[in-house]
Order: sequence, then structure tokens, then C-alpha cells
Amino acid sequence: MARDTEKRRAELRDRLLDIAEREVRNNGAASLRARALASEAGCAVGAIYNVFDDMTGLVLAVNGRTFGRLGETVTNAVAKAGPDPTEQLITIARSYLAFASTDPNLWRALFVADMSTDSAVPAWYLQELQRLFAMIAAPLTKLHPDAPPDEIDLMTRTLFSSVHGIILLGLERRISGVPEAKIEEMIGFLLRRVTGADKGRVSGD
Amino acid sequence: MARDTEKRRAELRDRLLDIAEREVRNNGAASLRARALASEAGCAVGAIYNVFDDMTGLVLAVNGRTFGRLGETVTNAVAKAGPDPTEQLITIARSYLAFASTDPNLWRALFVADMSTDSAVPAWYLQELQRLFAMIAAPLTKLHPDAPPDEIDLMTRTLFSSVHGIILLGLERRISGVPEAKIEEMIGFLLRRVTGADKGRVSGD
DNA sequence: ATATGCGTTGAACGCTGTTCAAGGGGACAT
DNA sequence: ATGTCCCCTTGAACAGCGTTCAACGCATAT
Repeated sequence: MARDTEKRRAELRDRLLDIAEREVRNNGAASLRARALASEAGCAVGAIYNVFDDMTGLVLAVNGRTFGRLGETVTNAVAKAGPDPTEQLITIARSYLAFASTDPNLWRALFVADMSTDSAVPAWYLQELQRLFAMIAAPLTKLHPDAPPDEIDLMTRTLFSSVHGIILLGLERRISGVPEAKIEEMIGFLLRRVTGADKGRVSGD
Repeated sequence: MARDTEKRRAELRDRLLDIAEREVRNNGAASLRARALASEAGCAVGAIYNVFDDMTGLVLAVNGRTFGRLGETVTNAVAKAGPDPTEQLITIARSYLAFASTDPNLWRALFVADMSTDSAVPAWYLQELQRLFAMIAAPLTKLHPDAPPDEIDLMTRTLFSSVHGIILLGLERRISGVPEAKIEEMIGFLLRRVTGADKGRVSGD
């Protein structure tokens, strides 16, 4: 019987996750409703709380999936990239942009700061972030073989945050409404400048 | 009588704005409560809606004040800066960081995307943004006298978004919890690299 | 003094996430 | 086959939210 319940719960968990993911993808994390979710999943509202801590926990679970797919996307992209470190960085940034641009709502949900509660940041979250950072640090180390690790780390965070900011504000229609091609151009410009691959020109490639 | 009510309303508007601003500063825009606000301002909950469209409108009004102070802060900073364009850019970014770091909640409220409704972006918002962009574009034009205006514009947005991203994630404890000095270092590194003021070294100063 | 019009009010509405007493159903003992 | 028990699921109930609007009261005009 114990196993039976376990299975039922696992199935319900998956079903809820699927529905929640679809809702976040289509309408954003803010429009998740407990009642609508339960109704569509064919369970009671209370059942959600047998499987997730609360609605925030559910969004967190969605983020887990999203982060996983993001990691794979970027990993695949850099696997196909050439040997030039600068181009590798651009490839990483480009795949990051493509991911964010394809599913902006899922992507934004990764960064909604409802983790206000202390230490509510799950371990896997920081782990996935490290995975991303490591992929950025690798080409940077090739570019600067003599730089100490903490300087590589600082450059990594700087580049990630910069590209993240460009994408964040670029996708926000209120500020610029820049087309995706323009965002790619901005990223390419920034990265080539920072890595020193382009010392003089103003426009990129 | 008409003048009388007008004055009463203006006073109430100011009082509500003061209280709301304090609340946003201390606890973030998300924790603004209509009832608490009315109770503290000594008015009925409905009175808020005689003076503001809704709660979003109130936050928008707070943002108006905030954006004004931000503009002045940056303006003052660049007025005191030297003639070197790169250092001017760094000064702008530094004052932006100082502002965000002093009142992170007020600063973040500027960018909460509750302007989801179409064309809900007030004119003054875009205007203040243009004011910021113009201050960035000026030193950039000095650095690249021959660049066409739209390339200057693209660089402006790129730099603003990058610095914004660095500050955004830098102040977010969940991702790095980097001390403010480290954030300044990151910004300085990025700007010197992008402007070409620092071509080889890894660490800035 | 009475009537009129308008600004202000706060109880009520519809919505939210979350809880927990009550009911249902499978497993085991008799 | 029946009874007992226990745990899981349920959904009505709760506390709180932003927002509204019929009713109230006050200041002015008659």
C-alpha cells in the first residue's frame, strides 16, 4: 500500500509539473493558480500540498526542469563550437539568448526573487549555475592562461551578468524592444571587445 | 470648494506617496498593502482610488520620484568627473551602482515588469531613461567621433544593460553576494575593456 | 430652515494561497 | 465474510488581498 501511494503521488507530481510548466511558459509564473491547476490535474487543491511545499515550491520544481534544459542547450552548443575561445564565448552567449528568447517566461521564472526566505536557494540551483559558469570559465582560461582562478571567476561572473543584462533589457519591450538580431549584435560586440578579439572597430563581425 | 478639495487631494496624494515610498524602500514594492497604507495615512481605503488609479499607479508614482533622484545623482556625479571619456563612463556606472546599492528596493521597483498592460509605460519613464542614455552617449561619442548615431545608440544600450546586469546579479545574494567593492571592480574591468582603455591586463584598478 | 449636489467612506465582493476536520477505502485480524 | 483500524485524500472554510459603489454627511445655495 505504501508503494502504491508513492506511485500515485509521483504520477500526480509529474502531472502537476507538466501543467504548471505549460502555464508558466504560456502566461508567466505570476499567473499560476492553485485552483485552476487542481481542476486541470483532476485532483483536490489540498492534494497539491501533499506533493509540493507550496506554490513557490512548485515554481521551483519547474525551474529545476528549465535549468536542466538550459544547461543541456548550452552544453550542446559549445560542443559544436570551434576552437577559438572568443567564438566559444559568443556561442555560449548566443545559445543562452536563444533559450531565453524561445521561452522568455520560463527563463524569467528562473530569476524571480521569491527566494526571499533565507537559504531557500536549493542546492541544485547553485549547482546548475556553477555548471554554466564553468562553461564560461573554460574559454576564459584559454585566453588568460596566467590569470589566477579568482580573477577568472570574477571575469566569468562579469561576462555572465553583462550578457544576462543585455538579454533581460533587450527582451523587455518597454525599454527597447530590440529585435533578437540586434541583441546578438550587442552581445558579439561586447564579448569581442572584452576578450580583445576586436580592438578598434565599433561594429561587430 | 473645488479648490479646497483639490488641495485636500494634493495633500493626501503627497502623504500617501511619502508612506508608500518609505514602505517600498524598507520592504520592497511587493509588500505594499492598501489597508495598511490607508490606516497610516488616516484615510479610507477608497480614498486611495480617488487619487491614484490603483496600487500599480501608486508604485509608478514612487518610481517617478525615484527616477528623478537617480537622474540627479548621476548628473551630479558626471558634472564632477574629469575630461577622460572612459573615466566619465566609469563615474556614471559607479554612481548608478551607489544609487542601486543605497536603496535596492526602490531601484528594483523601477524595473518590476508590472507594466504588462500595453502602452502602460508612462511618457516620463521613457524620458528619464533617455536622459540616462544621453549621459552615456556623450562620452561614447567623444571616444568614437566617426561612429554613426545608431551605432552610438547600440553601444549605449549595450553598456547600460551590461552594467545593469552586473549590478542586478551582484546585489542578488542568491547568486554571488559579491561585496560592493567587487562589483565596482567588475564594472571598471568591463568598461575599460570595452572602451579599449585597457587592452591587455586582466585586473583593472 | 430646507434642499441640493458632490466628495468621502468602509462594508462587501471576488479573488488569492493555505489549512485541517471529516470522510473514504484498502489491508489486516478475526 | 465481517469488522476494525489507520492513513490518505478531500474541499469547505479561513485569512488576506485589491477594488468597487451604494450610502452617508457636509458645505453651499436658495
